[in-house]
Amino acid sequence: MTDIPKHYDFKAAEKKWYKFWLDGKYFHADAADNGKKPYTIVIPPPNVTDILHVGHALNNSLQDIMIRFKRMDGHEAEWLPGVDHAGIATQVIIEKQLLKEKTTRQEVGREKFVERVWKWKDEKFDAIIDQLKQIGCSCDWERTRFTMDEGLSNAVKEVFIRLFDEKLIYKGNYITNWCPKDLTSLSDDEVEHNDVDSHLWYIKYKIAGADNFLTVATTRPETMLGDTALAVSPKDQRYQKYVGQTAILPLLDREIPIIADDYVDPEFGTGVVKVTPAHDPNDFQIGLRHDLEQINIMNPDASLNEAAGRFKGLDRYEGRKAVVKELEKRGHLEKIEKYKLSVGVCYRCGTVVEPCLSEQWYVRMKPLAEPAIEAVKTGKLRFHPEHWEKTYLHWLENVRDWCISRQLWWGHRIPIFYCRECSHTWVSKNTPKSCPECRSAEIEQDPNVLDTWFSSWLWPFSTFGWPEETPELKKFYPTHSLFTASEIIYLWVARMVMAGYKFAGGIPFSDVYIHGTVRDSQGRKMSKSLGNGIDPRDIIEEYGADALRISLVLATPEGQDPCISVNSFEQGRNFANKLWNASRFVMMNLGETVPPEYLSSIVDRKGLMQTDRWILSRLNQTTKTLRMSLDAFRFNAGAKSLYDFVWHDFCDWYVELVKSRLKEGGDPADRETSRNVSAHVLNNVLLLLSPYMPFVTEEIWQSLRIIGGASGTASIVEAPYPHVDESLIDAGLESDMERVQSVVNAIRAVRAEMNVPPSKRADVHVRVFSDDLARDLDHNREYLTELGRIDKLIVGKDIKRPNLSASAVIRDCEIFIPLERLIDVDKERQRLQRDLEQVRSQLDKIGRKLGNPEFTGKAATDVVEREKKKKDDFQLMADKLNRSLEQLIGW
RNA sequence: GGGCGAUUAGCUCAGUUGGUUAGAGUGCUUGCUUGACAUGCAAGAGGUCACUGGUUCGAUUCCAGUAUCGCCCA
Repeated sequence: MTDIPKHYDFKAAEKKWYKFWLDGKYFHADAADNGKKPYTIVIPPPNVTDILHVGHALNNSLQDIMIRFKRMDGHEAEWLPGVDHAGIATQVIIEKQLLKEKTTRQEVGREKFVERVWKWKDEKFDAIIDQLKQIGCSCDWERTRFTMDEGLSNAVKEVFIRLFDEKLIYKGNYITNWCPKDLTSLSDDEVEHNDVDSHLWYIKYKIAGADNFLTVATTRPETMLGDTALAVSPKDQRYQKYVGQTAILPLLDREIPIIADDYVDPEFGTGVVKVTPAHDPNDFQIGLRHDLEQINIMNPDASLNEAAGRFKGLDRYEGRKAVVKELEKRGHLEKIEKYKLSVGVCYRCGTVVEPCLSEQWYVRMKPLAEPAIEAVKTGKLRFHPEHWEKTYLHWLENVRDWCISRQLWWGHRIPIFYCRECSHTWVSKNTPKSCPECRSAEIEQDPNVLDTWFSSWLWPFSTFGWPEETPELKKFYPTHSLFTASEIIYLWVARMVMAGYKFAGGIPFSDVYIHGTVRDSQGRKMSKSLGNGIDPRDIIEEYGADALRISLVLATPEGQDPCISVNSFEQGRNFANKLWNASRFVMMNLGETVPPEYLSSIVDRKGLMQTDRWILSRLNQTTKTLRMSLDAFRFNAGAKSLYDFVWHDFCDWYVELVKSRLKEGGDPADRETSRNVSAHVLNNVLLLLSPYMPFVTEEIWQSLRIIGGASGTASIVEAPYPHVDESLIDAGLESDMERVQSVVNAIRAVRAEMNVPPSKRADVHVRVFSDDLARDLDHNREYLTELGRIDKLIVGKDIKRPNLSASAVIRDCEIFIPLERLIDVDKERQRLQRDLEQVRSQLDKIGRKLGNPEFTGKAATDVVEREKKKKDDFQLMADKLNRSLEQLIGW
């Protein structure tokens, strides 16, 4: 057994056990009814745009913890993996590649372009799957899906057709967010808003047939070329006389009406606004109300078109300069003010979005939103942390129609067909040969594709074969929990809930866990442009997958953003190594084989020592905390309780305490007991920890399993998760043990401060104030002797202070360490005085409290009693410290 | 402009029904080849719990306001 290496070799273990798990098909869930309750998670499919970053590592670690826990806890656990085609983002990447090759997608052609994107997809898809495996994810790989799979594409078409038939999908000519770089429309949710420093231009419009002007303030002077009205507030007394008149549009000399509309804010600028219905969503609405002309002045790439007259051909920003210059020249520019405004940019390429008029497909959202709102209000759908439901509800209650068409080539093509002969428009799942109305073969499919989210919102059921009624769908839908980040609550989560109700007969999941965004050590978001990202592959290479997982979870506070640096992962690596070495110790002492029941149960409860009962109590308390934490999605709290138990209870104390009992020549029965208990605790620790750190726990567990006769399940992956044995939890015992620990701590502190070298054993005299402490210390005599480096330990109620000894007073006892010539009287005095001051300040505080009749009268009696007891304890400590100080004078 | 969240040790954070001598990890200082582990052990320094009020016998904890920072929406 001494051949167990001192350091855990994570590289070998990870490779070995992942293969073992795959070979054993441990991650594949059975769709047939096998009596086990299902527990399902569908992965938020990562974008095929790129390999996974550390945020994905966190997201997937959390899912894996949950699914492994449920699997061990007796569920048929299904974690369905997959990848998203990410329409715009992926197309942008390939277009950038083409640009480098000095060509464009238009030149290459649709078919070749799409082929090329598929090639990219294949490469990244494999890399992503491989990364998930490296992280240790226990996904059901046989059910891996891609959003553009045949099955999922079929679901997309089915949904489009159903919505179209129900008139929930319509085509309309509206103001849409247009990205002039990607040449596509964007949904409102794909536009990000940035504050920028800009200007307000004040432009004078001459009143027709008069000599005076109206001045409007605008943030976009170039759009004046498309103005078709001026508007004022109907409540604004200043301008009522102009309503009904017309103004002359500068530069173009077009006559435009002056109208009154409630939208206008009299406080903004001059109170007069220009109206450009084809280039602003609000102006568009005003235009509809007043039946205004819509003049589109831009080409799709945001250059000015013929409607811009002599400015034709200029880019929108060059156009702005030219327009402003011309206005100034002609005396139409009153002034320019500095102004902060928020501009919309494309979430994929960062280009300023141009709102402009175009014909697009929309989904009516209001009817779909109702059940999704109800789901949260009735508690069928829960968010963790809870407060995210506010964000979710706010969006759904103000939901707007969803623009689903994109002018892209990468994605699901809209299943709409047009007849060139008779203009018939129809929807079809298959590609038709001729028009169903006029039989003409002159037909074409809508060239556009659907928004990526139009496939992702079906993910929880399309992945299981919907619309077919498959056994998988029957068993695994609805799923149970969804793990994601807050920024896609609208884009994805809310829409999945809508789709679930609309198409799959109900809610897609009952719990949504929202985790934070991984940031760097300075709190900045990780991004490529900043170069502050952490590649999970580097971490796995240097620290191991378990270290990556546990470190991330330990660093992720509930409901907040974790801040991570590369050395955050040392904590996890060190913890894995600590566990490794504790196991090494236990196994070295177990011998070649032990009875199997050694691991799973305590064979002889009667033979248990106090320390045994203590560690078993702590173990069960930890199990309880952990189970509660996992049930409540409190992964961080669960990890911490385990970490503390393993390191501080088990390693720092129990392992140290048990050493003397394991030595040759002691009581053989007690030796058996201590071996039994340490093996049992270790086995349970491995099981409890396995969801968090699957590799190292499997590695150790397998060795332990062999020692225990190789019975039970073949892998820790499906070993039963430990249950709490309430009968072993004993709070009184735990506090007794804490008292013994505090005696050891006090002895160590005195020794350290008096510079007694660890190699030198010293006598220790303990004057106890109570019989039960005397009893506990006596029971633990051997351990105290070891842990405190004690030569002779004397415990009693009437111990006298030995001459020339250092001392310390803690609650319930007084400790003396005779040091003869070693003692430094000044140092000792300083120490005692410092302790005394601390005790006195506590005493003051409690004294004031108890002296207050309001407190003693109103506070609960047990609180008052506790304070009184505390006061007595501190008083006793103060007296002892004073005595010690007095005695010092004689030295 | 509206909403949500944060502010506790140098740094990152715990602290879930108001009463703890306010904790952990990391960093720092000191001492240790302690029979599992130096990826370790032991001891120590370090905090007016952002600020101002309120409720209360008692507030890091509850309430209101202020400041700073972050996120989302318009």
